[in-house]
Amino acid sequence: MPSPGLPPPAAALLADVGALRRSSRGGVASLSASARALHGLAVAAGYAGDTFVASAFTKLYSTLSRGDDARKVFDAVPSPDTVLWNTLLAVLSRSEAMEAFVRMVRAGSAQPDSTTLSSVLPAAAEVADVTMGRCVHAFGEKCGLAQDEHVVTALISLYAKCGDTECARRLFDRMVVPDLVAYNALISGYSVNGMVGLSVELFKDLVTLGLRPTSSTLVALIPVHSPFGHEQLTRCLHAYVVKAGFDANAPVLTALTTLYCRLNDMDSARKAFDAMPEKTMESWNAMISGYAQNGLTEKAVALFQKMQALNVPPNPLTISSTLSACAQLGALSLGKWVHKIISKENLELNVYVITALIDMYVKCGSIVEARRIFDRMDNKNVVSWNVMISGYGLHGQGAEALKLYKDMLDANLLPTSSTFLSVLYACSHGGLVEEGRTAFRSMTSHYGFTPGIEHCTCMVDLLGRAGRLKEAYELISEFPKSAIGPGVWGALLAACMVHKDADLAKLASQKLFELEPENTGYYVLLSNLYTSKKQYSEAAGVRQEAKSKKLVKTPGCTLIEIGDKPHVFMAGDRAHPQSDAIYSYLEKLTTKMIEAGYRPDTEAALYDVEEEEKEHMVKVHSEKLAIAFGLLNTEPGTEIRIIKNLRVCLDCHNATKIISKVTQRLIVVRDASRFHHFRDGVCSCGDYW
DNA sequence: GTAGGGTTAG
Repeated sequence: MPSPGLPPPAAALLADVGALRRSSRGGVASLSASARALHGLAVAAGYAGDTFVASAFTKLYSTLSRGDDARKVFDAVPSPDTVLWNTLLAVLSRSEAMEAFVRMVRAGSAQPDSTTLSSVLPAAAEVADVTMGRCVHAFGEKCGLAQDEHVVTALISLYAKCGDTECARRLFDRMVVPDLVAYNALISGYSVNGMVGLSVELFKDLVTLGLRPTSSTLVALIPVHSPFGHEQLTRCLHAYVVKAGFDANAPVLTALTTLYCRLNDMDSARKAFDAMPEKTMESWNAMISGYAQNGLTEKAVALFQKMQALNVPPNPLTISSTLSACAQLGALSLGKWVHKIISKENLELNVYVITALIDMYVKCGSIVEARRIFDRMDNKNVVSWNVMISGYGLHGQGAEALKLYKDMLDANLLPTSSTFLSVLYACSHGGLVEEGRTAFRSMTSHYGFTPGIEHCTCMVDLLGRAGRLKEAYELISEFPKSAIGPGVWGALLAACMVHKDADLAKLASQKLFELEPENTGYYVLLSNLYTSKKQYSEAAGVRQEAKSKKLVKTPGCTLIEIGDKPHVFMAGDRAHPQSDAIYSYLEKLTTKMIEAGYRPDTEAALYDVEEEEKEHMVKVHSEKLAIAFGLLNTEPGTEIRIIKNLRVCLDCHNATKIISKVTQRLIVVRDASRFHHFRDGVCSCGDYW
């Protein structure tokens, strides 16, 4: 209810805001226009500085996923009161809320109350900042607010989330009569820490006491944070959910959807999702991000399209997840479409969304567009920098990556271990050996990180590519034991293959066959190496061994988009309607290519171990088909973009270089590990991939 | 006009 002292127009305004908010349940972004109009009226009527009106609008904008607008409303109030501060704190996330709390205490004009602490503590809990949490706890003790039921519950949750379940339990046991919410907090605390037995026990206590579990109780019980090893419990819980009549409850089914996604059981996840008659924003987001994180990118995009078709407006989180799917898919036209939706729906461009956009443009081949967005971004965080640095690495622009890394340090940002991975990767793919060594050293000695598997793999790759095989081999012995595995030996083997060192290759393979007997790739590499050294019987032996293990090679395929339509080609594919035209064009093209100096390289055929040799001579790799199709169906001068699921082979790499020359086209190829930009007979990777 | 427990992101 509006406050009694407020003049009638303001009271009416607050009523309108309330009505708008109630109608917006589920986060209806299209309502933000009405919200803005109403807010405009309020400002025009002179209420911009009124704490009651500001509080209502702050909350309204937050409901509409417009954190930026909510903050602006707050900033327009010269002397915010306690309630307005509290509203802001509830809107802000994580570190922002904690910073704002510090500002509030420093400003001293409005006294924090129990509501204030109940808003700040969850923020500290979310980032598991136990130090900050303890400070707030001490502050509460000093002000006599620490006995408040809401505050105690928030503290229970905080300590539990920070891993101190014993402290949480002590607080719980000290409560005179813990209510349902306090139970829920501790149940969730145990669950988050994987102490599923204790959380189930507490749940039983609660039922015995005659408290009625709510959807929040069940959500707390669902072990989304430690799903593995709890498949049995998951089934029991699901059965209980049905029995207790929560089988259409959105929060509960959303949590189950999430849990199944984490268990990689996508069919069950989808069933839980479909069982919700009324889906919330969270339900859609859980399913879409679940698909995206499990690599089911087409399904993620399809679900987003369904959401669009049903006129359910997305929020920033939906967009981030969908963009992540587009990035993995490499589908630029889809990514651009999502980009347009952001403007159409007038969604908040928060740091997640912009970073996801940059990542999408990078992975869909538009490094220039990615950089444009990055430069215009004024709220960059470490992840934004990491994404851009790794983008340059992916596109083989090592020097640019290093320059950006330096800018990042100059901007006083602390690099994370992902930053170093991006830098090392960029050095490796750019042939920057000394720079890579320096970065690796500073990572451990200056920044105190323990190198992970990925970092070590990158270093072996870096030295190995540069032909410093012995150094690479010696470096392995300096790595932490936890990092020495198939990744590191695989990198060494690949380098041995490039530089044709059969002895070291044999050593690396031996390790690999022990570590990963199921992986075909290593057999392929070794066999290929023997062949290139004309050690045919050794090569045959390795291939025989691979065959006897019935190892299956992932079939290669290439995607190309013409207009908005994707076309996928497999090796030797004749399924495409334009197949005849493609093959005859390819024949003509090959003649021209040979005139320009192209020599077909059949060594590449030996990659396909499990196939009959003669088949390879006939088969055409999928990237050649896709390029020919692209050339046939686009105007001269248009650039061609293709995406291959495996790494591009040597022959196709050579062929593409020549094609870019004889046709005068820019050809951008995304393979399994990086981008190649072919222009006028030269590839951006410098034949160094 | 505000708050404690739960699900979603780069």
